[in-house]
Amino acid sequence: MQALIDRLKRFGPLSRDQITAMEAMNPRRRTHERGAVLRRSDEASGHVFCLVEGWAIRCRLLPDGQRQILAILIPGDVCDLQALVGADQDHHIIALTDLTVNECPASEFEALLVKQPDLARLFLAAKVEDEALLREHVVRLGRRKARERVLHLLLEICERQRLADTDAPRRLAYTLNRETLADLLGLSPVHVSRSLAALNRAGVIAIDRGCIELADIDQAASQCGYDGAYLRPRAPLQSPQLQNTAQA
Amino acid sequence: MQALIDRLKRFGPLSRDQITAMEAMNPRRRTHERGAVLRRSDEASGHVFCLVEGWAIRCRLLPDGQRQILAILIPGDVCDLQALVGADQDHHIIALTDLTVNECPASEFEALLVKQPDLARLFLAAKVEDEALLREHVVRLGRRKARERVLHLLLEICERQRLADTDAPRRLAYTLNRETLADLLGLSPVHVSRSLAALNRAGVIAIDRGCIELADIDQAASQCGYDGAYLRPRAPLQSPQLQNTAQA
DNA sequence: CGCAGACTTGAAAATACTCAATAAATGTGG
DNA sequence: CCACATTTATTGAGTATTTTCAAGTCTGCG
Repeated sequence: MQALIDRLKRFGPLSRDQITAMEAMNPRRRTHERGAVLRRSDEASGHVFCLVEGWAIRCRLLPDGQRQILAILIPGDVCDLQALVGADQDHHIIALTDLTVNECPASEFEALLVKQPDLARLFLAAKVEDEALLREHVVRLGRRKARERVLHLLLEICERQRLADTDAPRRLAYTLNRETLADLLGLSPVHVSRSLAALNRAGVIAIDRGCIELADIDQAASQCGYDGAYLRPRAPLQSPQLQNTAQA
Repeated sequence: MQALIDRLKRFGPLSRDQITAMEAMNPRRRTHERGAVLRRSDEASGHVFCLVEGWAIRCRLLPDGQRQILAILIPGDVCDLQALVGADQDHHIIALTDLTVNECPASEFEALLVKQPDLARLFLAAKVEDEALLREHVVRLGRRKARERVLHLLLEICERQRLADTDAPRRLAYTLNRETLADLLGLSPVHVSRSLAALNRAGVIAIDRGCIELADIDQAASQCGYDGAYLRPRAPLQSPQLQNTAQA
């Protein structure tokens, strides 16, 4: 649960009671193998889970066999909060690597929200952040060309990793192979490969045995118009304060 | 406020108290001219508003002058719920037509949430729906080609209109000109024009003096793989029920 | 009518895709 | 440790899609 607490803390202060209530929850630690389907789009998701180790993706599979990846989930990410709201999933969640997650029945989360209603505002904030990531994804797909898309995505992932873990490397190991990148970026694997090769020749990234490293972050950011502001919420929530004033 | 109440009702039952509390709010009716900027990305949004009449867009402007439209806002849509959470906007909101909105200071909304904490769950549900729309937008941009994108978007808008207003026409008037469609779909206006012309020739849509009408919805849906399930949340919230059982 | 703005059409260029062949890395069994 | 199979990545050539630029056309309107 610590990961979830840390995530919510980014959006505003947590009261002692709230933390206690969350720690009282009893998540089950589970592991999944690479490629495992954590959630099928056609099944109601009875659980909320949080990534502890490894990466996963949200993706949509089209009838013609194409795949579009909607988001990457990295350690610290919380998933399936929509279960709180009874909404169905319209997409799959699949392990990109071997995976460790903490899993909680949605009912336990609902009970938590009843006891600590103010937490809903923090969950809302988490959703708002997810939305910002999605919006950026839309812009990337709609208005950038291949090489920019690749760079922009690499920078985003890099920054997300460092937000969750300050000394994360700037290296993106085999987790993201060409096909995964292609399905993220709306390109073909071949064209991803070519774009990466071009960026490599230009010295913006360094490729070593398929492993990608951002060589020059500033240059990379300027070449693709990357601005990570959308990852850094500036105005944190002030829920406890409000509670005192407005309740009176 | 009725529009907001109607919107939230789609996600679950509202108690009498909740409705009363919302009706007690005192929104200000405002009008904006076509092209007006309702919200700049660099300003904190101190208001939550709800569209009464007319259309608007959320959009991002890129440094090189390109524009990507992130969402269309139609009557009944509620906007800037993120203000509740203190998050900054990373995009603009612009009136596509002359516009009438109901506007409320965010502080009044926050007070509402303090008095009726369970409402936060419904707002969360509204956000979840917004996210579903964004996800669909990602798939459209990433894995469909021009003609499919156009059709898919037209179908989505058509269905959204009918969800908010049962006898809305299947006609998309001048509101969506070629440039707007292009910025929505990540295409050039010229190519949108060509795609529309092709769909027109194929008899899927009917164009009359720039005004687009869906001629055959079923055929259109099958041609672009449209499935509007993501617009129809199947499992409504059960918050009042929970309140009784879990609180004990 | 004549103008302004938006739409359409054509031709050339850029971008990205497919297919197929090669190369590199990984894994397996001897 | 090496041969071999398997998977993944790269490269080349041809094709498809989309963009750009530029010249027309239509529409609404004073």
